[in-house]
Amino acid sequence: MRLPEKPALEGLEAKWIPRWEREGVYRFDRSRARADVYSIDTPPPTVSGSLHVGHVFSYTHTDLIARFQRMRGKAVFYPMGWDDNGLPTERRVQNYYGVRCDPSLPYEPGFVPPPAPGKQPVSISRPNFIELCNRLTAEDEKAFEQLWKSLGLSVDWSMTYATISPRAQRVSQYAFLRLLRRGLAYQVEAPTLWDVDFKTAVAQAELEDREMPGAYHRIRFPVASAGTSSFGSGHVEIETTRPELIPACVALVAHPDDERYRPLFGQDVMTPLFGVRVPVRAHALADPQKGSGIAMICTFGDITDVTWWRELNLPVRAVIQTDGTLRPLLWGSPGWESSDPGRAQAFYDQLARLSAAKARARIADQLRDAGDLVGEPRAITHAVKFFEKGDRPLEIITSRQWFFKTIEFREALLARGRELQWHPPYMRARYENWTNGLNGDWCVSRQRFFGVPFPVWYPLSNDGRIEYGRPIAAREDQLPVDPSTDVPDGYRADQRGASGGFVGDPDVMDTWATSSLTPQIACGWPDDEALFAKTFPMDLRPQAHDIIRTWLFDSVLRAHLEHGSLPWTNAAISGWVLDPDRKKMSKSKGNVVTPMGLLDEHGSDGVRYWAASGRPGTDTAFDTNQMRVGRRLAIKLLNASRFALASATPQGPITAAVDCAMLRNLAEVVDEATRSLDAYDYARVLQRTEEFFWRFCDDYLELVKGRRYGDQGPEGAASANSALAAALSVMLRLFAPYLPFVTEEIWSWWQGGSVHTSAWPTRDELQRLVPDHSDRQRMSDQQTYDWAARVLFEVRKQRSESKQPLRIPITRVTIKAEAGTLVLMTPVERDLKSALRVQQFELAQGESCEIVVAGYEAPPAS
RNA sequence: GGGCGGUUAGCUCAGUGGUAGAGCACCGGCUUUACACGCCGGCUGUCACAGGUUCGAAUCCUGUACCGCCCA
Repeated sequence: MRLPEKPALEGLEAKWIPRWEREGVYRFDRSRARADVYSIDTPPPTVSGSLHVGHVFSYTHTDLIARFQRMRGKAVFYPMGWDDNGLPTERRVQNYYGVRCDPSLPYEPGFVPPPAPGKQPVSISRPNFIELCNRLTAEDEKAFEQLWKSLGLSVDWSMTYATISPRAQRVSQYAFLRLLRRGLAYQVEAPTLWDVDFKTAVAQAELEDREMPGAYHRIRFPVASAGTSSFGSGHVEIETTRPELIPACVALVAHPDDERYRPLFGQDVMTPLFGVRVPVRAHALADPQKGSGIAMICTFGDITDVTWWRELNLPVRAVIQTDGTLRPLLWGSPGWESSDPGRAQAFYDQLARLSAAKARARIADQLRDAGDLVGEPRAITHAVKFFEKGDRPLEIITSRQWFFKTIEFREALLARGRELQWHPPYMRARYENWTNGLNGDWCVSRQRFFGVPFPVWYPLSNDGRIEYGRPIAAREDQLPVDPSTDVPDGYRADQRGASGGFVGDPDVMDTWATSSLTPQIACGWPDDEALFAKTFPMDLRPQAHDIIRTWLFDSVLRAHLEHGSLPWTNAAISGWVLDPDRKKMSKSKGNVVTPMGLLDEHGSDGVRYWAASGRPGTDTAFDTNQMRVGRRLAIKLLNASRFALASATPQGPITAAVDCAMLRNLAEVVDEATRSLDAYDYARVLQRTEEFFWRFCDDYLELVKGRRYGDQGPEGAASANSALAAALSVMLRLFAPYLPFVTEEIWSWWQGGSVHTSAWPTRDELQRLVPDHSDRQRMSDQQTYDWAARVLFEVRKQRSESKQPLRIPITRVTIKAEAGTLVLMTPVERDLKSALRVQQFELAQGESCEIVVAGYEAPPAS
């Protein structure tokens, strides 16, 4: 045994990380049976962002479980992935290199980006752009891996995957083609949520509401039906926040029971300015309380418009184009009939090519001038739908998009949610909320560049039309394909874009369409059947609660559709890290702390200690103080271990009452720890283990100090030494998942192998060391221990109150107690004398219990 | 508007019906051969509020307020 003179935490990370790697401590053993495997679907972090303290927090939680399962004898399948697919990478590459992707440009071999981004972005081809994406993500991934290793994640780094890698693309395309074949993936021209800046479709899952200022415009629509109308003044007033969509108006709508508007149902009105004849319809979604109770339906102003349009079979009259401006129109042409096309054109020409916001202001003036605006616009604040990464309100634009069928599986997906074990259980409500609130299938196509392309082409008819109805799917053995450069079977490259030839599908998939397959990607589907059989369905999906509606839901959907099962049996949902003002830490708020500095300052074990104190699902305050506490715990472990091991011999039977009691108490801790970790309650285990350890140091170590140095003979020392060694071994293993560096360091002083592959402690291994298991003996040992602790406390307190230095011996302590208590003194009297520097205990029988320090030795004259 | 979670010491949090807890902070004392990155001791509470159930409620029930999140 080699004990360091002055043990320290510094340098432990640098010492152990390479050694674990070299010795393959965290390597997955794929020869083991399925029952012995524990597989984890680690969240692939977005490499283009930066890792922040929230990542450190939640990934630590996963590592705690991984390490526990490994010590319980499981072959832990714990790969890391990188999510480099999608918009965040595109944006980072644009900013980092000062470039812009223009898919119409040809590939430029050997392109070198400008050394620093210029004022104007350089336009480059899609392949050049993707090269830059790959180059930058490769660098990011190295930095991420370094951080994860510093934190001590017990990941098997030989299994790392990336969501844009050829393999992930292959899996993603393969899964897509299988859904396509079964009719579960389909494309259709339909109203789609659209971000006008990114110029891409987005999914319901990517929406967020933002409170925005707006204004209700009260607008007059003349009733058109001549003669039959008995409606008051001959016109009806609606209220809208989007008057610029009046040219897109296809109907007015009111609630069927609304007496005010009932006479109008079935009649027509004329739109102001444009003179378009539109019907007044009834629909239950019209809210009589909102505005004037009658609304205009435009194609499309919001999601409700889409519902009305669909259910009332209304025509499409779209004016917003993909860049968010109003498109030029010829009034009087088919679909744009007007009672006065010239007048309509004159108004509209002032609106065309304006953004929606500018057109709104312009049309308000036009309405006012024309006398169709009633009063002035009334300012309000209302919820507006945004793409979560977007800067301007979403529009709804009709376009051709790919969808995955979702809605018809709602009940089955709810059942999957009940089948899944949630930690904490109440998080299931989030999933059910979301699933019940779905209002359409999942739109999976995106008009972006750095993503997984759809593996399909379309024939071009002889007159040059794209035949969307006859997609040409890639062969499975070709995957992954890029239809913009690869050529489908039966065609030549020079037929691309030519009449009678073909074109590739220009879109890429939603990143979640790939990320929802991380279990399949990580577990080797469909190529490595043996691995897949051993790891899927996986045991654990750890993730944060904000992506239950996306990552978790989508993954459940994909596994349900493809495998008819859950992707995993447990979902552990971690909370967020809050700053001291209880706000979520985020980059935009400028309150993010970089993790590497934290690890350096407080030590990886210290940071992990803080993270581990956050219970599953619970938001946790960022607290460097807790990191310091963790660091102190690690130092205490070093020192206490050094003491426990400093005089390891003699060893022998454990006979002393306090030794037995201490080991039995530790056995209880082990039992509880195992139960709690099985239930994913890692925070409680740390708390209990720490509590035990601290009392062990304060009371037990002090009590046995003299005895283990031999002041009660070799048998007493042997009992103490053996108990110390056993307790230390067990405590190190209990702490190992939490404090992997310091526990490994101490383990290496006296044990072979890694503590992280040692066996999780059991009650039995401790109880075997205690000779007598009778209840009587157990109770008597425990009472003895409790009594000793009480005497320690009372005497220390009196010494402290009389401000006596510890080096001054106490001459006499008088103890008055009942006879049953006094007998407890016998087995611990000599331990106490030594620990407290008491020369004599004077025992007397009495009813109440009193422990009194009667005197101190005179301090030596100085 | 619907749902979920929270509200306990100055701070961060444990505590599932039986005398209110821990750590940090604060105050006092102590260099004790494991540890001054330490040790010993002390102080600190209307358990958000109002009702109810119970012999007994921080804990169970009902309602209210506030904070956070999810959804509409």
